[in-house]
Amino acid sequence: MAVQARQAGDTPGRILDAAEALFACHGIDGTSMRLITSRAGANLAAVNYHFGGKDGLVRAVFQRRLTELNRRRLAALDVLEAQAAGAPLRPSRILDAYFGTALEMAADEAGGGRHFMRLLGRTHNEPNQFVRGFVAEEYAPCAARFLSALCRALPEVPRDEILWRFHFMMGAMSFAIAGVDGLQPLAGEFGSDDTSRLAPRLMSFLLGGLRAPLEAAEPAAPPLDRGRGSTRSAA
Amino acid sequence: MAVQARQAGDTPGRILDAAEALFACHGIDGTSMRLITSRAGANLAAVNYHFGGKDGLVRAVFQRRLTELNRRRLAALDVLEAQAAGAPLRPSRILDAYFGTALEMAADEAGGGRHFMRLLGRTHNEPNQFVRGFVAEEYAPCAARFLSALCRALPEVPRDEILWRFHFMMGAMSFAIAGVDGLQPLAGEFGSDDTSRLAPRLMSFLLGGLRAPLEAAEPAAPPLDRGRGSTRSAA
DNA sequence: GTATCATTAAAACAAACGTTTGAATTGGAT
DNA sequence: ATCCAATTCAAACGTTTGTTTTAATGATAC
Repeated sequence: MAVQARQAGDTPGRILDAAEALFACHGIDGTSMRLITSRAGANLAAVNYHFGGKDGLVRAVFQRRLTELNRRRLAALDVLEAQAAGAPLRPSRILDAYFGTALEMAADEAGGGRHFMRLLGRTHNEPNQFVRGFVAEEYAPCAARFLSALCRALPEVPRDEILWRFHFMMGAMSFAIAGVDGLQPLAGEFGSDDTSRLAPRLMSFLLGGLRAPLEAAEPAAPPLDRGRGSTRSAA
Repeated sequence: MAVQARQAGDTPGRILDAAEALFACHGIDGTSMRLITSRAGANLAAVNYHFGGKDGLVRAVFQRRLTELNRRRLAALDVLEAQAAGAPLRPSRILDAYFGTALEMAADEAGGGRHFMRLLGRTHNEPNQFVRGFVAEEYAPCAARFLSALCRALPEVPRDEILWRFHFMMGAMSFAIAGVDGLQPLAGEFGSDDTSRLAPRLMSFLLGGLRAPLEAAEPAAPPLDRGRGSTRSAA
């Protein structure tokens, strides 16, 4: 379907595009190589010839975009740190460099970024062990730098807490990108400007969560009053 | 493995338990019926006999816990509304009734709730169409009531915004439950009290996100200054 | 034109999948 | 003891899976 006039000669590229879109729709395990190659207009054996097998194809699908995504994120962080000239960064800027860059790639409809980001969002809970393995491997250095930046920006927040909140934020972003599809059952009505306002919506939510007041360290939780944190009145 | 002394005669129950755990680990598509039945100590044909096929088994795995989860959520909301006697509810209480109940079920290691909640978290991005179908169906009435409660509790926030933030919060919870497994690549070191402090960590994050200041409605976004919302200084 | 290389094509492979079959086996009620 | 229904079992069913094989095609250099 959404094959954007790729060179008729570039079989590996067409296979990558088709696999990316189909993985995002039906999952990795749920996508057969016959479906991929037929969608790509290639022969079944082409996957094994160019990528060495399905595993190799999966790896290639992820690496193609993930390397670029994390490169852009680190580049954005570099710019911020250069501008700050040693001063601690504003949390909102850090979040924007990390999550904003991802949303930007997800909004790139033509380049297939939307398909990929939706696939990537599923990956953190991904059952496939070897996928989680090399995705985490690719993520680690980038995430580590952003974690350090956040710790420097929020020195009064314990590192463990920032780590968890970073994890929570990735979850929110994952659902944000999966987006409309997961929401429609709840509310059939939806404006037309969903995607255009998604980024500011998410960013303010993330920032609010990141800077939420800390819970009291170690309460002996009363069994019937589970969540009593942050007892200020509404909004 | 984690079969908790279930009656040797209760074949359907043993199959449900085994399927739940295996679906959570390897995904639905990635789990064969032969693996399920062998783990459950049952014959291969037992799944088709008791559940009519793999689809029926999947449906039964979800319904067993999902009905109970949403029943508890609505019961908690009923209690809150009875206590409030007409007054608008506190957002923190609403979130606790919804997400706290889920975390409670996820913490029930013995009952298999942990396996199920991890499986459920993946379901919102689930590729399998018919799974998403009946899960959304089961979710709809419960989510609708909580959405109304949140709208009443936060009258100054547009309904669309609450809907999105509710969605973001579900993402954060999903990752929170998937939890440690997804985090370990980032930071090998982790305290032993992960699960015990998970709930307060998540709840304060969610509340912070839910009540984050609203973005300016419709700015002509400056291309190089993507996220400038909530410019207060850190924490 | 011919040789040489990378690529594509059609066909077949064994293995694993969900499902079905028909015969044992069980547990109660009569 | 006997019958009946419910359940379990081993075996096989036809598909679909990822992969491999062998031949045909295409372009480039000699």
